[in-house]
Amino acid sequence: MLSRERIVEAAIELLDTAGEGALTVRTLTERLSTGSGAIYHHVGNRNELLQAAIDTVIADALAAPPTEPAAPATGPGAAGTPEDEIRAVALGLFDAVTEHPWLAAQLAVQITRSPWGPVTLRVFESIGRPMRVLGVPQRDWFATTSTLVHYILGATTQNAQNPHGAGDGGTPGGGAERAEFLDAAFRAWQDLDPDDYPFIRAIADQMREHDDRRQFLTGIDLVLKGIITSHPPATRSPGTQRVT
Amino acid sequence: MLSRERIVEAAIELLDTAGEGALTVRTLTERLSTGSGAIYHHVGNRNELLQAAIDTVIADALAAPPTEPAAPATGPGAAGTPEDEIRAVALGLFDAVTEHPWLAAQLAVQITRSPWGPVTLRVFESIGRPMRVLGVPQRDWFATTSTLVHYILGATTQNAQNPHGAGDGGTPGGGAERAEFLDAAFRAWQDLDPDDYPFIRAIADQMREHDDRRQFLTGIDLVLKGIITSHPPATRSPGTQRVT
DNA sequence: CCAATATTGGAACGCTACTCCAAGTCGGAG
DNA sequence: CTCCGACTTGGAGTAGCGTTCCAATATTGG
Repeated sequence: MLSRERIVEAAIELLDTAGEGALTVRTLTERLSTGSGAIYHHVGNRNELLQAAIDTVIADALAAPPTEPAAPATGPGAAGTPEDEIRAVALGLFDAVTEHPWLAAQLAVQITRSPWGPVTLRVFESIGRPMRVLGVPQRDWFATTSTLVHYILGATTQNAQNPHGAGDGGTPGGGAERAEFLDAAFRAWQDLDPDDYPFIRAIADQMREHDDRRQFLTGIDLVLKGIITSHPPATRSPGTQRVT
Repeated sequence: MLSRERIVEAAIELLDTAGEGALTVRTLTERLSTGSGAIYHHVGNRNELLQAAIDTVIADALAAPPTEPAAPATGPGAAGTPEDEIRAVALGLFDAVTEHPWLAAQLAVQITRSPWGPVTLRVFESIGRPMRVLGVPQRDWFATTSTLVHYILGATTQNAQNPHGAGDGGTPGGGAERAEFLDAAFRAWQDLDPDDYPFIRAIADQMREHDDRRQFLTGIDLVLKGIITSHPPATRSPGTQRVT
């Protein structure tokens, strides 16, 4: 028996194993040993299928603990400080994109197509919830959450394709590929025109000891710092408080 | 005489007037009154053409003043404080995406495909240059600039498709479409399940008086605040200064 | 048991990016 | 001026894509 769920599941599997361009109706019919008509009876559209796949993966990522934890939390997303919870949600998304590389591009496209679709809504809610207990006045909830979400989505979609170091404590052999990638980037940056790209050349060496995941967390902390500094917990909505 | 430049130019025009899906080889041959072979002789690839179009638009946006200014600057990008210069670059990108709506999706896709392609490089350089005079120690240039760039690209790609208020002082009629869009979003948010989306519902009313461009600037200032707070200008690289 | 409905598989359609090639154009050498 | 090699052009052709349509088959309710 075919069902929408089974089709979406097969689509995710296909995307994970064979990459972005492998999700065609024909390969799906072969994988599920059926015809195109059957698939279109349940799904209606290739884009709809993609959106369903994205939504499924994102929902899973937001529901599960960020990294399979050695520390058993007292409940789903029950971290201590609101900052920790925000970091957890962000890392959940980051790791989801790392695990499903196709997600980066598809996520980006879907977001531009419908910026307030289910995906953005979910992320917004997950980030905004801890924002309420950060001491930010309600009037600024939208602005601060929006900034954080924009950063998170921008960073995750951009960091996806890079080879990462072996994250799950696996063989350090993956680090070699990673080092190769970083070295290639480093050399390319050094060969740039010094007049056009002085800054890039000045920081090219920092490229080599660069860890995407750590950088991602550093960025989160930077934005959080800005939010907290602009809205200190003691502040009780003092008239017109400018961010600058 | 056909040339790569002419083809890229025609492609941009086509994308601007007819949208994302209108850029086909066929429409290009008709527009340029030639054959497909001629085009492929100069461009080689549809993706290459798209990348060239993106790079052209981005380069123009970064070279020109952010908004056609009433205040003649003393030179290209010669704003006062480094913060102002960063804001100017960011606004230039934002306005470019607003002017070329197709840019949002294509930019996002290209960035995920090659995260350190010419586009990211250009933006990185333009943002990083003023970063050097912000008082951030060189060791943290990469991290801070990276955060800012991620936010900027994330925010611009996400804000693009929304109808904006008439930006160029045109008829306020565009504002009606905008208000309609905001009202629709507001109503959709209010109909959400209060148990699943309490935060979204709590800030739904802020959606109505929301200005994408102002929000974008607020986000920039928030990130800048975090950067400056974490790296106060007086600080002279005091040992191991953590961002947290 | 049968009729109405839901589901299935696959043939067919229009569209796409891209390849290939014969014809045309151009520019410098003799 | 002529001729030849290289560059350029336009279009026919190919393979693959998403999607539609429909006859055949299962499933369900009366």
